[in-house]
Amino acid sequence: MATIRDVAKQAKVSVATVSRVLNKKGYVSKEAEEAVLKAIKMLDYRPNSVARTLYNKSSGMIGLVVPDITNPFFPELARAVEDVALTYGYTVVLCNTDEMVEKEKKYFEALKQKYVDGIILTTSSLSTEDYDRLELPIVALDRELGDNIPTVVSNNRQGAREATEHLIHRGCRYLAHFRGPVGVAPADERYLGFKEVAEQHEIPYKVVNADFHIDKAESAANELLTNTPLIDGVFAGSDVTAAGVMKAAHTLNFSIPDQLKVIGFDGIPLGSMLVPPLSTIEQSIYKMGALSSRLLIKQIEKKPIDAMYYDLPTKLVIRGTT
Amino acid sequence: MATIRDVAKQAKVSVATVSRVLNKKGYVSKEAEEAVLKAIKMLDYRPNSVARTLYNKSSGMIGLVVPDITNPFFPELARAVEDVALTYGYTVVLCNTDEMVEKEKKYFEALKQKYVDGIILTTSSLSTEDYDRLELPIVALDRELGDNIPTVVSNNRQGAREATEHLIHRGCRYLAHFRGPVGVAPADERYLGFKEVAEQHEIPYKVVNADFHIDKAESAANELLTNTPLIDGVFAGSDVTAAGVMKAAHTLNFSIPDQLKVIGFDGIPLGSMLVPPLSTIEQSIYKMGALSSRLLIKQIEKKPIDAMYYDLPTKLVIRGTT
DNA sequence: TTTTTATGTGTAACCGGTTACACACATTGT
DNA sequence: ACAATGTGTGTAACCGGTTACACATAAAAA
Repeated sequence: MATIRDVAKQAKVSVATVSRVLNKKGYVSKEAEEAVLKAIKMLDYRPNSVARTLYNKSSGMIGLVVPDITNPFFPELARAVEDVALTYGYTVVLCNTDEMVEKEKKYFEALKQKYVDGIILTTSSLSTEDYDRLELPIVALDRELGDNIPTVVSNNRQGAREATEHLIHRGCRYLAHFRGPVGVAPADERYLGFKEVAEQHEIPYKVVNADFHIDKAESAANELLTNTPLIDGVFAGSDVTAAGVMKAAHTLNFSIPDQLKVIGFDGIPLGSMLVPPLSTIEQSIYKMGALSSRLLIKQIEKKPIDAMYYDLPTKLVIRGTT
Repeated sequence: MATIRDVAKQAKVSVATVSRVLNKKGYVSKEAEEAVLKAIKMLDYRPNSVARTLYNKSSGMIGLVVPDITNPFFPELARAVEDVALTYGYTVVLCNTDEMVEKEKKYFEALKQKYVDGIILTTSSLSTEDYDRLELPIVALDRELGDNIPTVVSNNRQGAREATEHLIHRGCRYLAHFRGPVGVAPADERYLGFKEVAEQHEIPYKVVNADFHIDKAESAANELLTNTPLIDGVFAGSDVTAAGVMKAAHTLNFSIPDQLKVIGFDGIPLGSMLVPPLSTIEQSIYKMGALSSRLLIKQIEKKPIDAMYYDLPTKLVIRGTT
């Protein structure tokens, strides 16, 4: 691998001149530039980005921290982040934390030492100060980490309201909500939106915890639907949860949507693959990821960002289950 | 951020001694070691991994190149790769290529310049020489890149045979195969396995291309099932493809499994969420990813590897669609 | 006693870039 | 004619580690 010194020698100029040509910075004469370009081509020279990183303290990498890429909500997010990163010349380091404090800390350590330029976070096991102490550009995606950290979320509360309204409009008179993990903001918001609307319409309801997990949702639904067969409408906290509910309904011989209506949340591809296809509150997942990535890069490049808080609208998608 | 020179000064030793303590290499007296350790703690010093990388030409990163993380086969693979990488102290750079030569080349360039220690490839748009020319440890995962590159695949041919046998045992007398993209080895292998068994049993069959894509599968199935309603068994090239076929069957009012039996391939979580749950040929996806990661790291660390070709068995999982 | 060998430490070069600074020369302004 | 400014280039320090090599001392071997 040729170095900048090889190029300088070959072009009969100094390394400074080569560097100036490479970075289009400072004065370089036409002749010198041509000689350098020729030498570069001749030696098939490519600047070593590690050496650059060392001096510039900037690696052109961004960290993407997710709880678990296996959760079908995250691949699309990751894809969006990566697509945008690529067009701006950044690469993405993937970190699965399983929401474990230890792993998250370990990754932060590693990322910082590698001079990553910024981090997109979809987890929040650490405290706000921990994030501040990192002294790195950060974007909070699908989580809220504090006022001084740019944030991209869906309007979970409003989406949940729409879902619940929809069930009621469709004639449901006894609702259930299979909520996500307590303490995880989007799950809490969806719960609150559901509660608001149900109470406003004076509709009786049950709430059970399903942790956004299909098996948990299925067993919880089995139990709930057996004990409370009057339930005729379910707002699942996520599409995966909804799939679990539908499985249970199927084994209990509840017909969907006649006897039981189900609506999910997320809008992941899974929903449209189910039979009947799942009605859901669609989040603009790709858009969230792309926006976060752009926000992070703007921060990194010290460009102004328009807002600190992006609250993307959700969309009611009516399919077969309602 | 403290540097090694700060530590040296604080501990009243030379940088060489500090480095020796850090790397547990060479002779260091008890007293010196203690002084260094104390200084490190005092200054909260962490060695800069970029500087290390520059000298050692090794970054502790591995590249994971996938066509599209959004394809439900890959998240689990990525997760496995990352889990193993983490335990060995490596980080993973995620690269989506969409099977596009240009992107793949661009990434290789970038990865090499960042001194990644190796690459796991699940794509193969480039030629064998291109990979050789990289001069980097490589593992081929779910693809075959050449004899001198360690390879981890499922036994696709055998799995396809089992799937087809299973359909026939279940009484199917007119089969269809919705194959994946031509030229992609796993898809070709599955097709060949299917063909072998169908012909051996003298069962008539149709083959259509579905590119592992749900919408393509659905429209192809719509057409095929309308024109050839005698078909009573479908071997889909992937679970996603199977989901498409099932959707089409549903709209055409083919009852599954009575009128039409369907079996997929992959064993992704989606399968068990469908109604009826999808019979499939399960690959050990996580195991494949973990094994690849371990193989790559062994190569990187110049440890011997047991075999160049790992052919993992598949497993017939009988669920509701057959 | 003298020579080896093991132990311990520091200096400075090196990895491969970037850039501050010094310097030379050509224009332009007054 | 002389200063001020613009253009072009090279040397060497710097980013923050690692390590070859030189050197010193102590213990073991001859």
